[in-house]
Amino acid sequence: MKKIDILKKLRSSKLRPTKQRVEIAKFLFEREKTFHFTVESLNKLLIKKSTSKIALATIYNTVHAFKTAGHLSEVEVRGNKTYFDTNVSNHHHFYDSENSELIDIDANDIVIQKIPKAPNGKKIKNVEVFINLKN
Amino acid sequence: MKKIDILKKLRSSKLRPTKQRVEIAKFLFEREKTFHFTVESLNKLLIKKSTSKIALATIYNTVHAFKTAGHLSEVEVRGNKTYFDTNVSNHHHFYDSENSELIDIDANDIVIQKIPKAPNGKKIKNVEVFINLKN
DNA sequence: ATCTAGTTTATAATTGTTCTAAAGTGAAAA
DNA sequence: TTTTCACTTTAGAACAATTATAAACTAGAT
Repeated sequence: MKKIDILKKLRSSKLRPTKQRVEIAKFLFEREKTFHFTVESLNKLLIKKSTSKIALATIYNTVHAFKTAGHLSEVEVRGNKTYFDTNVSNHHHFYDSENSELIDIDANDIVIQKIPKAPNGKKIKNVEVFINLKN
Repeated sequence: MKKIDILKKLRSSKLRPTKQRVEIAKFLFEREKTFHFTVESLNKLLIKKSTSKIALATIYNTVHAFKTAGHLSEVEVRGNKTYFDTNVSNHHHFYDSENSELIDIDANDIVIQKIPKAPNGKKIKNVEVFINLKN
């Protein structure tokens, strides 16, 4: 992903490309594989990577703006922390509770044959499959 | 469910049948349908039901003991609160984010045709399907 | 009835997240 | 350019969910 795309992501998230935001965006989106993180883990990684510490509040704000703009998705994980995913396409997850690790599963790798209809006046927004792992 | 079963649930959870625990257990398990709750909602309902307030810490302790003993299951829901379910059989959920309501789906009502194999040395513990609803 | 380990309770501590308000900054206008 | 101002960053406060603490209490064995 090139720098111009980073700026596009920021602009489409209604975020001015400040130093901090560009740094966060590059860290999140300039990678080959999808990236799963919590705000806490992202903060630690950013501290390790660059010398200048970015305020936690800035990370929360930026991550939420990306999420609202559809550049990040939130993953359902048991527990109190919120997990995010740079893969925003429709897909599923393995969850390895041993080391709290999420692994993407391509939407095509799970086929659901039978599904119940939505209750009274509701519609199905999306279906998420979560495969818990053990050793 | 009879009182004897309540005592059994407490005993199998390694909990002495104190007044508070019996009250919580009866509230949770003496019902026809499965019950979904957070500790906060359970606390409010218990306050409404009985005159004597049970300390939050006691509710947390008791709920966790039941969960550890397998009498309650924890449900994955986005967000910061922890949801519990009196249905401990293998099953799935609808989630209506409009009113934060969980609805059980019987395991037989969802059939998965194709599923990926677990990664490197891991095994599949269980599969949870989550169907998000909209209006 | 007495004793003791287990329990309840109010409150403090901790953790994850959001809010606030003051100081700082990008970029449009002059 | 320089000025200007709405948008940003930041540290710290506030908040919410959960867990820990320690003193008072209690179930159940003796």
